[in-house]
Amino acid sequence: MNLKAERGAATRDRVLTVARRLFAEQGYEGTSIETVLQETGLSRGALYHHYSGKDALFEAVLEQVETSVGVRLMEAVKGIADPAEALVTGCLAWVRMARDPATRRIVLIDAPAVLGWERWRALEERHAFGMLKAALRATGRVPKEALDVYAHMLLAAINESVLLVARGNELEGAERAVEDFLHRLLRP
Amino acid sequence: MNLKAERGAATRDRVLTVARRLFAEQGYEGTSIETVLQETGLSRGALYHHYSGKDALFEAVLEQVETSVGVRLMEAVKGIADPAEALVTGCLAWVRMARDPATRRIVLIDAPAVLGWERWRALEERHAFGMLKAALRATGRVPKEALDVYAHMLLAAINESVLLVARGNELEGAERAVEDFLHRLLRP
DNA sequence: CCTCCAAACAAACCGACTGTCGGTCTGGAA
DNA sequence: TTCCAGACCGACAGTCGGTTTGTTTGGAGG
Repeated sequence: MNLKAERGAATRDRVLTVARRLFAEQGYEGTSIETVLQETGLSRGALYHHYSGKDALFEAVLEQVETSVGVRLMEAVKGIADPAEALVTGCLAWVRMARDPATRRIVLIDAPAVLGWERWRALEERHAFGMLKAALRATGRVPKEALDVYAHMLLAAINESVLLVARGNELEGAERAVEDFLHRLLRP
Repeated sequence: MNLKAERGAATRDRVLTVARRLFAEQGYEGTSIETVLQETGLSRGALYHHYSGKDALFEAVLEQVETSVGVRLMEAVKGIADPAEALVTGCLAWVRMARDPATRRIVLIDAPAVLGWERWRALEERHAFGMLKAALRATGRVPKEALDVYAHMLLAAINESVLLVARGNELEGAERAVEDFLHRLLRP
């Protein structure tokens, strides 16, 4: 049962790669399953055998993107002892990562609308948001009953600055603003 | 040319009311033009005569909601002299307003995905975001070159807290968090 | 080696949906 | 009275997401 499993995995991977590109370029609504089929050379039945629907396919793509972001984020902060510094470094790393239009469009724009806020948050909790919350807790600068709200607001603010950068504003300005924003919030 | 113009305006209004309810209840994707036609009793041709497409209809609905929010926001802060206090009061008013699920779904969840970030921002600039930026400028607590980024991040953070409240967390906690968040940011 | 099941894929098909197009009706200007 | 533009109609084309039915094939069990 090896050849078959591998073939299946390879197919899923092919679909994921194509779908990721299309979702990034044209958004969720703008990409049709039809196009995914054309570009992968797959049949309808094959695709629906692996993914139960368009939204499930999107979720799989999102999961892949978030995982990749998480890995790179861990690399960026590893070795930093001071929690506050790690938090700032991590946030700035995310800002730089999200210059990739694919990440922006999929993670920040379409995900909440496609999955609904609940499912979106549940997924985020397992990835970037979970890491942010842990980092914020480690700084000890925020009362623990407000930790959740703070983490949410902070991530939202940072994500917004990412989208702002994408609009054309220069990256450095936004980076400085994010840093300043964080410092203001984390002052004792 | 009065009766005709009035009839047209009345029709647009009827469509807008129905569409607003449907978009709020089922989201953009979950709402079909078909249903709008059924519930308004209008014909396809008539609707497409007034609105060029589904997204244009959504934009019109969004415009209406934002305008209504803007008006109520102005009322909430009128008579408050201190800029910082007006800012806080306005933000809290918005938090309370956005308890309405229709507002949340349309303005915060679907709008960016449907219109795209650019068109969404342009529209927001003419409404709540414009007001927030002006209020923030008036406080004089933020260097003017960082004003735009700050305003964006701030609004995003507040909007996020609104969605958090909607998830079930009690309102008062979020209100306190927003207030605290603002005070931390606006400290000299 | 043969049998047989389940995973992988194919293709016809379905209902629902969006947007278009030619055409009708009518208020009101000329 | 004529005539046009705006309001409205409804059939239709094309697309899309998803289902169903059928075919191939790897590999586990006898």
